[in-house]
Amino acid sequence: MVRQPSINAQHRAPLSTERIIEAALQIVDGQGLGRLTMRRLGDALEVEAMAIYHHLPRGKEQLLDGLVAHVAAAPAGESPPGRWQDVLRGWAGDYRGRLMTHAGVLPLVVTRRNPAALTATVASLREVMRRGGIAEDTAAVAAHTLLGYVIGHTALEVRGTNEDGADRAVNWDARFTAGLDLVIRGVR
Amino acid sequence: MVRQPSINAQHRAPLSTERIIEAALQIVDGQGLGRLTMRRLGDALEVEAMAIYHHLPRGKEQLLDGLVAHVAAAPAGESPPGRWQDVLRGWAGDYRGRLMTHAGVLPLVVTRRNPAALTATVASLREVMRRGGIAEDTAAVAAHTLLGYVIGHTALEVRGTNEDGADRAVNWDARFTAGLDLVIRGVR
DNA sequence: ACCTGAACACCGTTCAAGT
DNA sequence: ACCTGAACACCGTTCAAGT
Repeated sequence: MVRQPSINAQHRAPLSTERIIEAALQIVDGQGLGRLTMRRLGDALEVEAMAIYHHLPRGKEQLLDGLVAHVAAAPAGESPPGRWQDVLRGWAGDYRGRLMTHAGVLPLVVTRRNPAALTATVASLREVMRRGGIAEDTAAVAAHTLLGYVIGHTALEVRGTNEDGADRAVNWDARFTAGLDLVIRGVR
Repeated sequence: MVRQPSINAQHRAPLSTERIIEAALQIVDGQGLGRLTMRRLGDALEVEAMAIYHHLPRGKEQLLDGLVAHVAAAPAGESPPGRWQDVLRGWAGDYRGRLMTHAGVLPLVVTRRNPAALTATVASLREVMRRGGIAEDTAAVAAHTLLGYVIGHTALEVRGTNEDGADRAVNWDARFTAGLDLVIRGVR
């Protein structure tokens, strides 16, 4: 009689860093960051929590770093066509979308130290402007300003910060676009 | 013989919400948000952790809300003199300073839902611009843009997001001021 | 190499009890 | 009214053991 792999091994894919990060993101998106625990993550992967440590030796720290890398790394395209203003507008819209759909990860973007994702994003934004003929110093300032704006404004949006009276609702799409125009208009 | 209050009652002030928030802020500033636990907070206050629940019935949730309220509520002054541009510049510098000195609270500002502190701050910024003769709609957009920028840029600064090459250090003071000018310049 | 099971030192919070 | 002590249901992580 031929040896059979265990029941588990049959009906599930082998564990991998990618599958772990994806499952974690699903928990965060669906239930919130506070409910992401190693034990629950193990359950979702049909594995004991301790098995995760074999793929992420630095444990939960490494898991959270992985979530940030997965969500916050969105360079402004290699060389999309169009005026630099339009390229930046396109990037900002995409980036805001990512942060919104994975809103639970936002606090991590703000918490983790020096994530490579943010460094790469800033560099990418500067490059877009450099190619657009913007002076080096201006581009450096504008890159941080723009990324800061997108992250900060999205944070306000996620929190649902109302207008003062709380009586009228905010049109966040329009608000974001108008603020984005304000920032791009100020680049010089 | 006169009854003496207990040793503890003699050498410590009675517990109060203010004292609790202050002690918590000290732990966060000194050791980081991750080390703020009810038990450690109790130790710092020379009290059992459970005593805190008498003053904050909603427990740790209420404690964290209190920290955000304490750090993020900085209205742009009742009616400081000067051009609206200068008033906003002054507010932004103060606000950035608060967020930097209590950097551990930043993730909470981004996490807690609809904190009254942020709503009040936005309203205050709009009022400054309204008094400066800025149109209502423009002021509404600019208020969210400015607050978003200050929060987001400070988050980048706290994380120490480097320049792409990582070879040259960023002058964050200059960077922040230049970005602030960019935003204010775009208000119209 | 990859995963499990038991164990350790912590958490937040409840509840009854003390003063 | 204000605080304590014990207890409960969780955490992240280690470590030896299994296959």
